[in-house]
Amino acid sequence: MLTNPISLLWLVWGLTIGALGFTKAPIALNSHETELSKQGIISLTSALYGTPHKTKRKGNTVVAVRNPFQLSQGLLKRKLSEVGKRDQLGLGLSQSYCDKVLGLCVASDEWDHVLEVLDVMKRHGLKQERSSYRACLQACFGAGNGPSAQEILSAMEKAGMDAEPVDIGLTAAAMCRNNLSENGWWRKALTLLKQHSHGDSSSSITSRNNPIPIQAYNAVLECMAEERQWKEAVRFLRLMEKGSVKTAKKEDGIYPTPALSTYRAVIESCAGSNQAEQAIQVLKSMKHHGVQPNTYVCELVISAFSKKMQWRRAIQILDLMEELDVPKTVVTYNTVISACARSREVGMAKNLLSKMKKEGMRPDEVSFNSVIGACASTARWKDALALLDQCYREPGVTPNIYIYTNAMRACARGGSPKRALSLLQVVKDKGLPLDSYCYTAVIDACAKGGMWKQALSLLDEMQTKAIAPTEVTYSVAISACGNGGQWQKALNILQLMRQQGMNVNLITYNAAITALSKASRFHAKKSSGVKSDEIGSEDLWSRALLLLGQMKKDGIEPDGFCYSSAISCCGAEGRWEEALKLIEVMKKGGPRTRPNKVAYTAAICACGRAGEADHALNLFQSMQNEGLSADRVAYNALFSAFRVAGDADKTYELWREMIGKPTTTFSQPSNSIARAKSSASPDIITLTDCTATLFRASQFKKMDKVFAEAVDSGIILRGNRLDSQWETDLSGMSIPVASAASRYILNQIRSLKPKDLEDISFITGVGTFHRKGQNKTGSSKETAMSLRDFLRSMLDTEFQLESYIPPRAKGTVVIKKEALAQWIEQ
DNA sequence: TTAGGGTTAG
Repeated sequence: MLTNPISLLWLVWGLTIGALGFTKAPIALNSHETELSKQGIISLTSALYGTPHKTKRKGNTVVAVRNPFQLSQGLLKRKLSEVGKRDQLGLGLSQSYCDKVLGLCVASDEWDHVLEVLDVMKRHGLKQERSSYRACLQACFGAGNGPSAQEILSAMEKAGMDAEPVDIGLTAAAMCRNNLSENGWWRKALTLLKQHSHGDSSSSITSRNNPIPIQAYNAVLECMAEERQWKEAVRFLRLMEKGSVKTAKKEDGIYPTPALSTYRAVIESCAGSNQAEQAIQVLKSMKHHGVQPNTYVCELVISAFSKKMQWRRAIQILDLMEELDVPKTVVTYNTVISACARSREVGMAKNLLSKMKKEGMRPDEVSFNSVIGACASTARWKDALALLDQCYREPGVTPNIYIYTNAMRACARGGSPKRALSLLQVVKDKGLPLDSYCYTAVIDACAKGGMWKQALSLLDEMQTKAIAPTEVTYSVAISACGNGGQWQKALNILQLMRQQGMNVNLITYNAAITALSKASRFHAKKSSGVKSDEIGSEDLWSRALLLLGQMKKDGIEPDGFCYSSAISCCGAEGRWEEALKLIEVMKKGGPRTRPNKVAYTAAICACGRAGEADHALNLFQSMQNEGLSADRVAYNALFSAFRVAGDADKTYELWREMIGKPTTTFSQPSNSIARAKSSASPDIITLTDCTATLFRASQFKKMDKVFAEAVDSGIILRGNRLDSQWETDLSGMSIPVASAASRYILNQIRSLKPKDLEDISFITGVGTFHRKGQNKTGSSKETAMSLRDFLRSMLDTEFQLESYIPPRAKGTVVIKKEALAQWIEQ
């Protein structure tokens, strides 16, 4: 190219121009200023010379924000050199070309270059025409440079040139683009539009036939949607609707007719602000203003209802679409299915699957995934797997990783870790892309199924496959360790997360603290009967406290779950004082932290176990003083505390308080009645602890009274099927209750014919028959009887009881006759 | 424009 003499010439001139500093504003500004000010351009140079405007405030610091519309510097340079070249060569320059370059300079805030181009234009006899301003505004819009557009508009006015509706529109739209980097710009654009729409600007030449283009209004409405200003959006839409009709009065202003996109923006802002009802209002009003709604705006309304868990309303939109003659698509149905799925309406979601088929639409992977996801959240793994099976048969549907992951989640929640694992194998066999989501689902399945080793090996497997575990993955892995009693491993994972610079959030901390509390409970059980200093103390309570401290350092306020778990940790290890302290800390916290019934009860347990019945009682009372009525569990915790302390008097009083009889220690007899009837009726555990304490204090009369009153207060013992070997626990407290509960059963059994026995098999297990250390309760209505009578009847019927257990119940009740007899003689 | 996650205390 350089062989071309013109090119050579250009090279020389270009260098000369460069040397003169064409890019660095060498032109004497002053000489231009007077001339430029006449042309109305000078205000731009002085106002905007070097002032940055695309900044955002973040706290106290101003951060520069990248403008997504920013023009490329290369383009500007090329255009500028083209102008320079033609100028130097004496070639002609058209007005439109110069306008364009001028626009680029203005839009890039290259004010030096503006002056240069103007200078060139002047030499070529070109002026700033309306087209120059228009080009500048267009370029500003393209570059998202609202401030410069604003300046150009006012320069236009200063130059005595009326801004046309298009110019106003371009300026407003350019200003709205600035909204991306700095919120609130739309307000300025709105003001500008309103000014000109209502004709309060003298320079405005908007008319009913020539309004400001609708796109400018849409731009403002879109900004409102982005900033969730739904009220403003609806208000402005109504203003537009009023001012756009032919019959509009002068004070209504001049507005363009709202378009589909206008309504879309308003519906979007309502939907985004969770204003589903408003969105439907706007949707319904469209036809009145001659705009036919499309599928998408209807889907927006559906998703708004979906977010609000209003699945019925979402379905109603389907009918409305029919009414409004809006075509439905697979996506429409998927949106509604997803609404039902979110609300856990599995049945309805399934119905919609078949409904869409009837209407000639084929469900796709998204449709199936939503329904399977709903099955997962409701732990319906059988349904999930049936749907997965359906996917295989469905034409055009191939189960993808989403679908498999949700199926695994369903298995996890349905307590079927093995099925989840085999699904993972299927995913591997099919060569689908494994990711953190599906691993998390399977690890979660292992966690819930008590398979901590498997969970950890899956975590390793992820590493070998270079799939990075997320905080959620680690969180379920911590739970897996916690459920398996592996508190140390749980804490190791927590540490690993920190080493990796990961976020440790409330849920993760909760899982870790829960791991500690589970381990401490396990530990306490194992060493029950052994004094705590005789066994190697694990100090789990102090680790729980450390974690609470760490949370605060991380700026996370522990919630009730964290604290209650920590308190339970303290309680299991005899640290009742620490438990009390934690309650005090909770009181100082926020609404999610302040102690609730559970926390108080955990603390009552902690004190109770340590024999600190007075503190337990104090907690019980201060809980109620704070407006938290004691429920059955709280009562039972206090009964247990009194049992440990051997306080038969307080036990009996508490009993009377609970069933609504007047007491001396416990106040509010009138309230207590209501309370006893509603939330705090005694159950078999209450009865067990209460009578055991009385029994040990040899207060047999009170004991019989309690039994009688238990019947009066309508204790119903809920039932469990007898499904394996049961054995009566004759030690300690269980016997008195076994007596009362079982008498009814024994009578039943005696009076029954063999064919009826299967029906009563479910009531033969009674809470006091212990199975593998777990308490199971039986179902029967109590009848009061004397303890002695009961025990005798038990001795008498021992053999019968054993032989009458129906085969289906697969169990026998073994009553140790010698132990019973020994106990009666006491 | 429609689809995927976790903790849960007495």
